[in-house]
Amino acid sequence: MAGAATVEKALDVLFHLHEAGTSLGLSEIGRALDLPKSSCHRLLTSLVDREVVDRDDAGHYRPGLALLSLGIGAQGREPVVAAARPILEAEVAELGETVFVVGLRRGRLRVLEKLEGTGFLRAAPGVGDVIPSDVTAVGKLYRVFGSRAELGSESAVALDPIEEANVLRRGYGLNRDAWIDGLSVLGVPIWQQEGGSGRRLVASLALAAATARFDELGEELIGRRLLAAAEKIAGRLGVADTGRRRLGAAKQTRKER
Amino acid sequence: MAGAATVEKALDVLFHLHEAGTSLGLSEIGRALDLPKSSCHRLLTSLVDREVVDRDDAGHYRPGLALLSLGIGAQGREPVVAAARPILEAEVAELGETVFVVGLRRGRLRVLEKLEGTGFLRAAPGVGDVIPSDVTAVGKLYRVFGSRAELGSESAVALDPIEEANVLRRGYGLNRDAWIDGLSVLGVPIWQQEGGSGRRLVASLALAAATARFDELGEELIGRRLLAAAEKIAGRLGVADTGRRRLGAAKQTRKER
DNA sequence: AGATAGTGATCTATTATATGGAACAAATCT
DNA sequence: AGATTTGTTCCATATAATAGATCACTATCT
Repeated sequence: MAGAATVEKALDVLFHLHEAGTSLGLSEIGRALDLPKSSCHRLLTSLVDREVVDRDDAGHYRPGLALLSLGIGAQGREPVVAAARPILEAEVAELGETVFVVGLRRGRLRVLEKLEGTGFLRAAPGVGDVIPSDVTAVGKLYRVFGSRAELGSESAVALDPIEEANVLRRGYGLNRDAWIDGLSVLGVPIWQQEGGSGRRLVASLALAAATARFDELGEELIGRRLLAAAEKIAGRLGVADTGRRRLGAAKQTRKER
Repeated sequence: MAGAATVEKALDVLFHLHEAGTSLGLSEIGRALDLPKSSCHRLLTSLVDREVVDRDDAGHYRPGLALLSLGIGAQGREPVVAAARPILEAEVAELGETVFVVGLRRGRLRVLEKLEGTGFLRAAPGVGDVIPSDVTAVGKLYRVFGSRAELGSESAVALDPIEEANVLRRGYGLNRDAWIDGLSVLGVPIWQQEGGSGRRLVASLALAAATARFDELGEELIGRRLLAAAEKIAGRLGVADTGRRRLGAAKQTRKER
């Protein structure tokens, strides 16, 4: 709406390259995005110039390595990631399976950090990826514990009451073969203490393992360990400075009239 | 020159946020980059919309997590990284110090992958970062083994002949306290076999350690292990398909007239 | 408290900039 | 060898970015 059209086209190109997986030619990109070759070329020269897009020997385009610096930088600014990292290392060393941290950003669940297990079968989302909020363990968690309406349109369909009761009773979300067949995930909330007596769901800690291996460890053990780990992370996070202004709310009211 | 000015301004904003370290306000950014607030705001809305930039509760801007997906994706497309990863793991497990892979991109040396050691003192560049090509171990390596003129302006000053002879004799580049005081780095070349009898320097494998710890391990041991590791990586890389067209060269001639 | 200076967001006429079709040379396919 | 397809450059036209002013709001300073 009030954005810069040219910038959005450039981002279209960039994300298209990302989603393509392989490197693409100029005409190929233009055809896919309905952009004239000349426009496409102009956008790409700027992107290549900053190494946001890379051009290989054959003249094909693909996402560039400057994005890696930027991405790692963005991740490093997440306080939860810094607090969680050593705890994740300890859990992987102990349980040998993949653990990861998921946060809510713009109504979508994003993987903030991941440490792969040592097991033979490794299955988990990539760092920075968005995961669905309906069938996943952390999705359920956010629906029960998260502040309502923070989750976008996907939370429209209410969570099964029985499932909700389970989450509340156990204190963790569970997902067996629902997201990816053969994969089980258990997710626990990471709470940040706030100034007064309040607390806020800042992220979620989860463990993913092949269902067979998951049962071998046992739901009870995994749940207990993760809850303890989340507690440790919360401790390292400290208390949030509740004194900050909530500019976001004010903006919303302006927009709606 | 032939680029899209608006896109370049947007990238200016993005990189400025990256370099700032902290999250910045709208006016702050505009002042730093000499952009009117309104222009800045328009660029940022597009960037925020795609989660390339994130806006915190206070309304301040910082690099967003979508960059992490893009960056990890870009890294995953580097064949050297995939080939090197398990070898890096083995070396870190054995030596306990930080090892990393550096590649040449657009005349600059970029860290393609890194695995931190278990030692108490860890010092190394971040993944995706650019490292200087004059004083570093891998810089020397590229000056000696790399195809001339691939390294940009920085290679203008010739490498010390004695140093060059050392690199050629030993087969690796060395840097003791020259880049960062107290840090020693040893870097070896990773060669990719090409169709005929040729070989190409595709990347460099390096180990970084506090100088004291470096001497404890011994230059001779480190050099021997790394050269062997690079050999293994080269083996996993396979032979390059030399049959590809070199469009880049053709473009150059066109530009120069 | 009241005044002041700062913030981010929104609107507008003006201008500068992106646009996209055509023409080009090279390279690839048939 | 001819026919397509590729990336690149050019240029008149129309569109989209610009930058200044204004508004609503919130901290900060007497």
